[in-house]
Amino acid sequence: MVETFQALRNTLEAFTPLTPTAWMDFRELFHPAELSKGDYFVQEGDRNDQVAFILEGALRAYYLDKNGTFYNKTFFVENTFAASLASILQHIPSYLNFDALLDTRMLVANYYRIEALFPQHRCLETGVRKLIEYEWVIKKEQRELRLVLNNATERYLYFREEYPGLENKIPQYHIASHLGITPIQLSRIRAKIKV
Amino acid sequence: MVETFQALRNTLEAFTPLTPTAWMDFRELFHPAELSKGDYFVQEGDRNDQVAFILEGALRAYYLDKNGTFYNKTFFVENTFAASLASILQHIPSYLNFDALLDTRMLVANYYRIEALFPQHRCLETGVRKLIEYEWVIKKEQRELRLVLNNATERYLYFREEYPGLENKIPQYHIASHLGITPIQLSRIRAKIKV
DNA sequence: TTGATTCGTTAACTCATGTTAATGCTTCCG
DNA sequence: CGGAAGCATTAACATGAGTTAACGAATCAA
Repeated sequence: MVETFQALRNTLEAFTPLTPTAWMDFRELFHPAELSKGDYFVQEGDRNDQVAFILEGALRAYYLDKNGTFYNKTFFVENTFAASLASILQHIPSYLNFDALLDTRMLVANYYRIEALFPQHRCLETGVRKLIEYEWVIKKEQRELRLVLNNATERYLYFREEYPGLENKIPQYHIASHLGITPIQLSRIRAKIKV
Repeated sequence: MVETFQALRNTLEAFTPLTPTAWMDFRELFHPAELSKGDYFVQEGDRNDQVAFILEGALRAYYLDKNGTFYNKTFFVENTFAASLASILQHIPSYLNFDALLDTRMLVANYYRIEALFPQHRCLETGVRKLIEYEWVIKKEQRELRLVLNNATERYLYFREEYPGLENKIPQYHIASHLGITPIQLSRIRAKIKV
């Protein structure tokens, strides 16, 4: 169990070192949870203030439009945090769905209880803020640029770098949706690259 | 001059009402400034902590890649705020350029001086936070969805709703860049729609 | 006024992508 | 075992979009 929490600690401390007491208080907020493939973590319209640190498996955040077409906005893999952050920070229902792409083990905590530790533990606020800025703000900007400036082939190659190994664990159509193309076109791109 | 500041007040109070003293303190931070067409407001690599409220004219924020191609990320028109917000909030140099698309009159203030008023004026913090969440977070999410889910024609039609009148004031190639297509393709789309 | 520049449009061609449909390969379940 | 469902691939066709080049209108400066 110790090494379970170690991954969580390493991920956060990649942004800033934590004092021993900050880490202990932080760690106390998390408890193990599991999702089977297909289970929801957050459903559209929900207020789910949980933050999940993924130990094993993967989640996706997807948007569903009126026609029933879905768009896989983000994948969450091992050693990353999944949360409906826009919903949590703005105190509004989530417009995204989150579900498990694979059987998933994770550590979950309530975001507001984490936030409540900030006054006592400056390092925690710094670490969490930096993590959010990096994972959420900066990555989102970069993604917008890729969507406009890169073609589908380049976006696919980037996907393979961003989520190594994930390609072989989930259906191709989930990847195509993330890239903004049809599964047919992704299949053509893959055929072309293999040559 | 009174009515000059009135537009600023109306824009912020659209998010939350301000107390008279909050408004007075806030207003004191702003001073008039002008840019001629083509002038820079922020250049890549700069740390510019200014927030500009646009009274007349328009700015753009654009990204320049290694090949010299530019991407017009955002247009800022009358009665909106322009700032290199990611840069300001993260205390890092801007990776975007901001320049004037038209001769522009605006009111500018230092963001940190605005932030410094938050402890004394809760309403100000609320208003500014809501404004940022709406203009920056929510709109950005919506833009990502449009880039993936809508084709260029739909994005063009949306552009005309989002920035009414701007189409006739700036070169078409700026619009094409914002839509992620070439000016030639935009011209074809325009020709098709006019039928 | 003249010449140069900038910009929008159009044409012709190529390549990328969507759509529809067929095929084959799994996997799962009865 | 056999059938059904889900999925990736491929083909054929239509549409979207990039590239290059030519043209013409508007603007600007000499």
